[in-house]
Amino acid sequence: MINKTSQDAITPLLPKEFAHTIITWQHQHGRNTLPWQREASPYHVLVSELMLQQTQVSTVIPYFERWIKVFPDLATLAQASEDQVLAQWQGLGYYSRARNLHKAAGYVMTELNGQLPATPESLREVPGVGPYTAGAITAFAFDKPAAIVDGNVKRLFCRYFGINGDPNSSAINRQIWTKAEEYKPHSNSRQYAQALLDLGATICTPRNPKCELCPLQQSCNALATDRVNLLPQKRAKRTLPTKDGYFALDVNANGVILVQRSANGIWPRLWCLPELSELPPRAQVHGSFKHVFSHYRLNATVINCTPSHATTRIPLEALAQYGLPAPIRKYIHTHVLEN
DNA sequence: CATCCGTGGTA
DNA sequence: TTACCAAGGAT
Repeated sequence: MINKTSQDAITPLLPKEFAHTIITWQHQHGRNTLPWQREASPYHVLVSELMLQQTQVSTVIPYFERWIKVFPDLATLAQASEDQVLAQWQGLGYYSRARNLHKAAGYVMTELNGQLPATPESLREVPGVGPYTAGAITAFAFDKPAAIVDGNVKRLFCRYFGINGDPNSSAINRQIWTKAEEYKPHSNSRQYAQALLDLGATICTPRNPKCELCPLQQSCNALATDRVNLLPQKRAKRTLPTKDGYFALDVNANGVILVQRSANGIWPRLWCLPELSELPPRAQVHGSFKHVFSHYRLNATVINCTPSHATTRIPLEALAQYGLPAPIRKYIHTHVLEN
């Protein structure tokens, strides 16, 4: 007789049992009314998956709804301008995703006759589609078997199989992908993939996981060995460096001067207040703001001045049509428009 | 393989 | 306030 409290007694379910268990759970407790599930077309799935990279569902939903209205299909997106694309993406972050999605539309239209491929290998050729997204599109758009490993699956599998070690290391990462391949079912691929993500997002959460509600609680290694809070292994925390930034503000009745940033660095190709390399002497400070990126903090000072290479003055009413970085847009709204 | 790339929510 | 982190990918 199996003693579930003994550390070496826990055996994971076989793949077929595992899939059946979480698919049954998903049917009752999973998320089944997300906007990109209404019509799980390849295009809708592509858009949603690119938007969802490192971004929470609740944040993506309004962006997805607007995006589909403005760019209802691949052909429309492929014909849009980069500025139109960035204007729709503004505020969502990780802006290379927007340009990748734009490139993807052009690639599929010109190279693939407008049809997204249905295998992870072919999908990997699409700009912005990596190992996770290739599997996700295969499962969600085509309901075909594919391994998916994202943050949810890493956490779920590390706990369920009791995997020690840094999940970001190549060795552990390979181990998790191998499990994902081994456990993917031959049918119900879409619902299985959704079940994995739903379990990770709503039950097997990073903090305060709801193990008492988990359909896998009887065979979870971490739960049986009281290591739910120890797995997956946390990565070493890093303190973010702080950088100073100086931005030029030149606003009058005709609008505000903005420049389009380069394709490299932060906020690529977005429209921004001209950035100064240093604080000019006798600068007239208009205001300041702080902003936190994923890899550094920005202490920004806004200077009243006319930039030497002034380019484009944009009417304030037209700002919505340009892609602006979130903190720049906020600053203009709170410190310029309200005066 | 490590770093770069946003933003907002939450404890 | 601080720190963590989310349907990762490109280089």
